[in-house]
Amino acid sequence: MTLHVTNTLTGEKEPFEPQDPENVLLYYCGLTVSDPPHLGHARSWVHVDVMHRWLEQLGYDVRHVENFTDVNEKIVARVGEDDLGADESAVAESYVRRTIEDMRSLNLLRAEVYPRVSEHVPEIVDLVETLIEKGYAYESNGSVYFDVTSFEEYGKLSNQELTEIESQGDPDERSEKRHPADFALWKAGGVDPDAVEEHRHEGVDHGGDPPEGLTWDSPWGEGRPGWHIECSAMSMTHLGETLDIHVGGRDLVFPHHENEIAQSEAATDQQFANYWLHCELFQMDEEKMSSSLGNFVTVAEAIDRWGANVMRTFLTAGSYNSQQLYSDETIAEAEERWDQLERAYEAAVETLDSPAASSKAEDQTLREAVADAREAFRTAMNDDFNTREAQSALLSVATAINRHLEDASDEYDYRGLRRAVEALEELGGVLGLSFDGSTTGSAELAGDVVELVLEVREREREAGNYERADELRDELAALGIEVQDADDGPTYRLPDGG
RNA sequence: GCCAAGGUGGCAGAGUCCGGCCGAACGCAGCGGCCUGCAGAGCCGCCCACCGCCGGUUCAAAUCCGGCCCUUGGCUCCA
Repeated sequence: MTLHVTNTLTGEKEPFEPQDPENVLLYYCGLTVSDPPHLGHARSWVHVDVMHRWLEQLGYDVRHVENFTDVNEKIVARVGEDDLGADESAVAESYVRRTIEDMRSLNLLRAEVYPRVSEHVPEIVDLVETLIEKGYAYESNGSVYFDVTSFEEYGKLSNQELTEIESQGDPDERSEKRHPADFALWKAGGVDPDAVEEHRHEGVDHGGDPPEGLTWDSPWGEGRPGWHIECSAMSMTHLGETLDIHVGGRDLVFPHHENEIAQSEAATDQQFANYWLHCELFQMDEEKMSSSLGNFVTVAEAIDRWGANVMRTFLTAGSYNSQQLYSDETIAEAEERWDQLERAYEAAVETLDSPAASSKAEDQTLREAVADAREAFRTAMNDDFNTREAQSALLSVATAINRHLEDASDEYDYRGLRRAVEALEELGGVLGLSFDGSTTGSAELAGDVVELVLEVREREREAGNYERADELRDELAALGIEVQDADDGPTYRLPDGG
């Protein structure tokens, strides 16, 4: 089976065919850098990353672009907070830096480009001019609006008729518009002080008047780009007029993505994106996770607490396009699955490193299980990136390894185990899981110390002082160090997070 | 109100596009056994699902059609 994806544009699962059989143009609607990224963002990132990795696995060259929106009232609202920066662009850059650090700590592949709105104003102005020239946009009081009635297919992504689309919004702004659903391509003047005020954190003293934000000269006077136009301008600049895949959060379907389609296709007369993929959102106990609600766990906190592998296991525990429950229990389950993978991996590697592994035994059951798992993984990923099924294939490799180690006594199937380990590394790698990254300097030292304690404990055990031995084990457990006794001596695992 | 996506075991979550292999995957929790000084891990086995409700199509439906109920997201900044 070849790769199939669910396309929001058609509402159907379709075979994936890029324009160029060797390249995939992938654009992801990135974030507005006005707050630290939270796990909701991470969920989308990880799924986009897995798509990227799988497409590469299928042999495509992936040209992957993710934007940063660095022009926004919310960013201006942070000016003067802590040490974020003295103006809009400084605040934005400081969040961009943090965001990229978070992405790296989540083991995300780098995008080819991370364009910023502030660096693309000339392209945005050009695009707006084109739209005016072609009769799709009009100027009003120094602002420019897209005329939704001029674009016949408006509403095709979100499946709405124009007559159904209500517009609330600022009444002043509305009076400048011909149709209530018209949206701003260019906004006259500087930042909106009310909007800045609205997004300020409570209890933070910014002192004095709201700071100025960035503005640019344009044919319509001083102003700033509208929200939607940036993605069109940036994706066209870096990837051309027609994208293969455009990914974003489900909450962006309307109006953002709808507007992107309208302005892009009106300007180029070309299809803007062939496949629209939308990541579903976390479902909290009561509410979704959102910056504006403040009920988020930041990516940095999550990594600190659980580590990248557990997080990635958790974030891929559901399909990208179905909602996922966020709770302590669901994270704990993901942690358990990751632990199982890691334990099996380590047990296999340890066996491979031991002299016993030189035996020539063959375990067909093991080998078949690994081959089946690879096939199942491939089928799962090709079926609209079904990461949960893919995890299940991975777990079946772990089970096969454990079974073999259990059954084989000393006659290990060296090549079979080798293949199993490779499968875990390769397939796990597609999900961005990493089996070898946990030995930082401090972890190594910690390991030496733990081994010392275990030696002491072994002597206690040999002397029959089990009470003392159990105490030591419990104390290590309290530090998050898991000790397991076996025939050939104890093994241990340090807590995740490194 | 309108648009969209969902409702599957105690939990979580695949399967629904292309009806039968689904007597429903994987994981967690629970139960029994092996192993073990004990514990954990691991292995083997088991328990728990008439797949939201009602009706229809069919030899056959979790999967198709119709109606209803409920949940979530969007319609306003949002991954």
